[in-house]
Amino acid sequence: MRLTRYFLPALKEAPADAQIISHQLMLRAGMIRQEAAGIYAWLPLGFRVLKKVEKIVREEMDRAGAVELLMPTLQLADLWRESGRYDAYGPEMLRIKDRHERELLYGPTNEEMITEIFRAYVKSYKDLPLNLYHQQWKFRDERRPRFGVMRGREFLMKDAYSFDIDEVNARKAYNRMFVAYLNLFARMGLKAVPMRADTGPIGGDLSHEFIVLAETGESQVFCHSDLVEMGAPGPDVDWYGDLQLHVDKRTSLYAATEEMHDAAAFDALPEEKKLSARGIEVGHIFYFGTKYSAPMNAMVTGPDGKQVPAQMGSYGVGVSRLVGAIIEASHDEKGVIWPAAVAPFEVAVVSLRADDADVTAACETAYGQLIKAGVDALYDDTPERPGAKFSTMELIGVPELIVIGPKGLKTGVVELRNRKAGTTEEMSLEAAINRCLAGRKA
RNA sequence: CGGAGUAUAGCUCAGCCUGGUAGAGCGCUUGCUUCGGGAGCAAGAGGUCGUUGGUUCGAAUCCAGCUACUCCGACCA
Repeated sequence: MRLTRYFLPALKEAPADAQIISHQLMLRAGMIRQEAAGIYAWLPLGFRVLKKVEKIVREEMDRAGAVELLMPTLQLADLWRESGRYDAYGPEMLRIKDRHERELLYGPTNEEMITEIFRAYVKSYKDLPLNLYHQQWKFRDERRPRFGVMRGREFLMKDAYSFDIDEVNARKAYNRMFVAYLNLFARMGLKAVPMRADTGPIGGDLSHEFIVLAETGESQVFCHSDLVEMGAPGPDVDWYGDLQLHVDKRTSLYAATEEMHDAAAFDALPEEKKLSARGIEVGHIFYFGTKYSAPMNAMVTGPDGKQVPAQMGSYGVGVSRLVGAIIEASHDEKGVIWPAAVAPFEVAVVSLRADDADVTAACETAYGQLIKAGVDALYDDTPERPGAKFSTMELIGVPELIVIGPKGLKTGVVELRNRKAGTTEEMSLEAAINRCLAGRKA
């Protein structure tokens, strides 16, 4: 993308409304624009990041055996009356009437609808296990939206729903999502720690929140510090075999949010392993058995010929929230430091003198080769001054810069700058291009 | 939903207390000079001061209603 043809309304000053760093940086970098309280337009740069997060979520869900579909944003109130939640949900639910006075709602979640779809088609245990998911905009009329996309009213969420014949298999489905989440957040450069969450009326141990540690986190969390650096199992696990060890490895160490905190258990940890910090919830997985399948009559026939309500779980990821969470976890005083996997652009070619023919020729070479290789490259071909360009590139957090100016070209070198490391290296144009291409595969 | 605020140029804000017909910086346009860390000079464009009503000879300024937004708290992917 040539910057002269792009739409990047970056701001020098942060609008006064923004309180936390991710909100400020998203506004300053021209990623989002607030259209109403808790409702944002995603400008081109922000949209690129959102799409990359969405893509990683999709790839990891697919890998774990979930199947993508797309359910509508609007739902019929009658569907929610089947589960009893139409009256139970309260004013957070946005209720709408169409021209025929039919009651609709803008979906805050999709348990009812997915159960309705499931029951319409699936009748036998032979069709299980099944995990259906989508990534769709939700609306919850929060009393007090804040923190930009971290706590918006309209938000993009990945929600998956598992269906199994019994609890044993439901636990396996839960474990698949547990492991998929570890991989998914790790790919985005996040250290997300699974923590015991409230299981509500079902009870048991099958609900976890995935928490990213960040100073500006919304809630206080407590955990064994080993969990933070434990890493992810990776894609090569035996998805339909035994994942329990991966889950046990993490759930055996203490980790809880404030609501679930057990001070005595935490105090029992070795002093140097006690970690008390702020956290951002980026995912939540939940087993809820027959809470929806029973009242909504989503029955499957087992091998014994008996009909039982499906055992269900749901698995959410705050996709739009993740964009903010990643920034909270990765920034400095100059701007965002994107992990490469979610960076809006992987490399930027920065022309220091747009009116210099040699500089332009070198830039075109670099940009052309990067684009040809499928790299998301940005070419700053504007006539701005170098200082302004560097500031903008640092603000929007491009991981690698190839800086090309007349002085360097005279001695046959360009600069390769790494945003995260803060390093600048001089090398030939070809070497810089190759480094960017090579760094990608790693 | 309780409490507290804010609303003036694209952004950050001043002006309001003590009414007299709107300003600064940044950004934007044009020109010249600049050009390796958010340049300098010059000339410009841009605002029915959130909205409705009231007081007044006169309202950005005082009063009331409404709307939107923000902050603190309680609640949430």
